Amino acid sequence: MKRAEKVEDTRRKLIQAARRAFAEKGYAAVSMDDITASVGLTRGALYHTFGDKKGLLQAVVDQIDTEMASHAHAVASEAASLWDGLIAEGVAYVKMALNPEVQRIVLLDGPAVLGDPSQWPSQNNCLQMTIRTLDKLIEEGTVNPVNTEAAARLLNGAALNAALWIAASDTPEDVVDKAIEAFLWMVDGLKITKP
Amino acid sequence: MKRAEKVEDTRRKLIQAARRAFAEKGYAAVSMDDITASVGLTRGALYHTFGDKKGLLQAVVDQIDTEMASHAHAVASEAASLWDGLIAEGVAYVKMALNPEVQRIVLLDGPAVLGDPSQWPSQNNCLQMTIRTLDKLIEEGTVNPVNTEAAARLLNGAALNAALWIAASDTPEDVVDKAIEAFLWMVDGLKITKP
DNA sequence: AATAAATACATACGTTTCGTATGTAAATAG
DNA sequence: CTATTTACATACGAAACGTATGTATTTATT
Repeated sequence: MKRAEKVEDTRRKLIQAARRAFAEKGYAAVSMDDITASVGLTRGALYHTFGDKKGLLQAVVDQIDTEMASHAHAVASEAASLWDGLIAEGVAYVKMALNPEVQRIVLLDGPAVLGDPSQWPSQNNCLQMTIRTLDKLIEEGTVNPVNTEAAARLLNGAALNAALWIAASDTPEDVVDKAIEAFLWMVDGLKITKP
Repeated sequence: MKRAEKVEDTRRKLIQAARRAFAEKGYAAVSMDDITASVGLTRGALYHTFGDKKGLLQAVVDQIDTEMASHAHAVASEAASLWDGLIAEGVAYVKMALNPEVQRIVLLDGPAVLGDPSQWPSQNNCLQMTIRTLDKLIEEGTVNPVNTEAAARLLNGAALNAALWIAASDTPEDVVDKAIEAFLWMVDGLKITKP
């Protein structure tokens, strides 16, 4: 195994172990020793690769968040129209909150430890995508001429809060449907002509 | 000073000091020694009164949450109609979320440390009030028969994200207007469609 | 090819901070 | 007036974080 591969391997193993541990116990309750020991390393490797504990969480969050953005993009691009894509994206985002990893790491510990999620690289991509979609929808006359950045941020916020609600619920499956229904009504408010 | 008064005084001082420290540095970065020392006490008082560090955060969160509910109630009750009250409440919520104390303590550290916000003793009286308002609006035929808890959570989420956006902005005043306009459009989606 | 330098970790250490266990003075109860 | 409870302070032990240092293995240089 070449050096670069070995380094990448170490990185992968640590992120994977951390991802599991953070999801299960929460960021604060996990020690670096536990993580490194579980993959046959020591804290030396961790501090060398990620700088500090926050750096490790950042790496884990980036990975999950990128997966989420990728999935949302895939879902949106399969939709029949721009409008359907916007909705599908929001719905997909809400549904992803059913994943315990997403709940604990991205929605709870992430914001508390790393700060405002809208400043995260992948979240920004998601927001930019929503903004561009809204711009096009206004151009084609589907949506009212509202400030698109504002609307995009509110939509993302609504979806995020729905996700948090689901994450905290005892019966996530039931809650998802209610959240999606309400989300659809609110998105509908942006539309020019109501059905 | 009587005994009961002195106890209450200790409690007040500790909560106040913790509130300031948590808001400024974040829950994890604040030590119990700092808090107690700043008001001339030791950790003994803290553990005796609040049990542990989480208990102290819980007390602080309860206090802030109660204040928020009180303020939101006052604002909503001044509105001319239920519908206007709902909107005024949303706007008030945005403004309250501009408060760094609210952002850091109630919205970030609170959920991460104390878990499911909907199971907090006081959680979100604000939310409960929004739910009741929506129930009444559906009853009077102003709003579509949507699940009110879902709608309330999405509205609050949208308002919160708007607040975070505004707080991070260089020109908050400009951004407020855009955010409120987009918020109004989205709330409008809940309204009964008129043929 | 030999040596210098950088890399990728491991190991050891000091510091901080939490929670608990114990001590104590003052207030209240009996 | 004594006994007990309360409301703290003090002392102690245990994690866990970050840093400083050590070391073997690559990579670069001449």
